[in-house]
Amino acid sequence: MRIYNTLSRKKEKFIPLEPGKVKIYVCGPTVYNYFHIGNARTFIFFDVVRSYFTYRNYEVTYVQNLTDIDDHLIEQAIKEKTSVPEIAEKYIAAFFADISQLGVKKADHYPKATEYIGEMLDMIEKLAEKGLAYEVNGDVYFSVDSLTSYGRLSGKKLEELRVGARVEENLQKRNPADFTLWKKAKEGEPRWPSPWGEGRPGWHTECVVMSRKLLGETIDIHGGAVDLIFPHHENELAQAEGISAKPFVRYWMHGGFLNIGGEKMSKSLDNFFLARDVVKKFDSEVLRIFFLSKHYRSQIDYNLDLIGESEQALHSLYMLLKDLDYLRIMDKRINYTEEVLESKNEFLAAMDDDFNTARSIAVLFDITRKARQYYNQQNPVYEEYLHMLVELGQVLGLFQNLAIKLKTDWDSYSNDLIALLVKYRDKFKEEKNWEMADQIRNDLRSIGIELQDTKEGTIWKSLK
RNA sequence: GGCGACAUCGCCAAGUGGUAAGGCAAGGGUCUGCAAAACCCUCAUCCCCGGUUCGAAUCCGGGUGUCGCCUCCA
Repeated sequence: MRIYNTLSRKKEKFIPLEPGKVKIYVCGPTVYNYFHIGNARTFIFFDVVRSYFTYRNYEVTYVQNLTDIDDHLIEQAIKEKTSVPEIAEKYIAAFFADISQLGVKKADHYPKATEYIGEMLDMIEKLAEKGLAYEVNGDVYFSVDSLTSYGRLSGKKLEELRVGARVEENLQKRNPADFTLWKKAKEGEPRWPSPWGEGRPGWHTECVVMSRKLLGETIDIHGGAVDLIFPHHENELAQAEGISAKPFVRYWMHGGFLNIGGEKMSKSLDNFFLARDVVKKFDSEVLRIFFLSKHYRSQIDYNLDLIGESEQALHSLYMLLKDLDYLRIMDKRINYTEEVLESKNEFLAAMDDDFNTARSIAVLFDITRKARQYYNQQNPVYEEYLHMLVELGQVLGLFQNLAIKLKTDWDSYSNDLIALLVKYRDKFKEEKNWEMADQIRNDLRSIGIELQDTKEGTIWKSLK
């Protein structure tokens, strides 16, 4: 397997720290709001990463954090006239509900920032002891000048950051690029005691602490979208390197944005659609096809017409499974022949190459065509292809709850069908075609449905 | 201003030196009383200019255009 590593800007051979095991940490949501469909793209992609490693027989430990204390939560609590913990609780529940709707499987751990305050303080103290952090008026900052390697993940040079047009003005900081490790509490804000007075942790500390605690000092993959490279991941790396000589992350993976109208979708630009709303309009698997049809590091434009195309594409996959009656052979044990395994190998090759899902989906469609051809030729190899299609599709998170989806739910039609017959009978009655009207009533009775003409119209009862 | 990414059929999108995957749409056909659905078939030389090479969408240089990061943000 090869994975593009943001740190080296190259695809690198994937070698896990421990053979057969993969430790993945993906930055999760700050729970002050519902997440949008752009966030969902990242969650879905890493769901596939995890799923693929599992398929390749790796033992995966997947951690995603929940940031439940920061400025946004405090603001939102004021806006909603409630407390920070209640905001956190509300949007954590919403987060889980939404990822479930998206068909994203749960991570192994969801550490919350507020549960690791003690560990964060320990780390900040260690950084201070090493001269990498300093306190001013109850705030503690990380001193970027103390670390020569600062900027290597994002490819930034400190001098450039200094002259950059948009560096925040803060006279307390020795260097404007210094970032907050501990923030002094203002009146009425949530607070924890610390050696520097009451306050709360800065954002970048939690991920280092929780990652090290749950996965160890060195993890295999740390993920997120590109906007996290700087400053968030750069700052995480700085702290981790300040604390330990061991490498923090072996492979940094960053996904591209979901754009809208050619522009990045973001909460601050107010041009976003909430995932929970989008998933009401489109099946979660349609969204998967839509996202995975393009490489994860590319930008994707959110466009309803394009999602409609994905809907068509997914539909054709399901039509194949229905037409060729996959349900009938679902439980059949299959020994794949060489030819079918070749398709699998193509799929694996695509995924092994930095998770090229666009290519792996193309393999799915190739399989579809072959299955159909063999079926038309009445060659039983089609059964193998069908099984392979489902097996590989499920690695991408497609074909969830297949048995239910493929089964025709006649119950849901019965009311409508009887209503339809009643309507036709009414039409005949209107035309005084009593023969046809009576025949409908008699035929229905013969299959156990009795029509009764009342003042309110025709009702029906089951005789069974 | 600094740094980076991208530009492939009508649309979306793979392909990183050996002669252009796949999806959607479109056209033709099969089926049908007519349709719909489904199925089969067809459909690109890769933004521009120059260079390297036996050979480039793929490498190098120069344009043009789009986007991102440098600020909280997946």
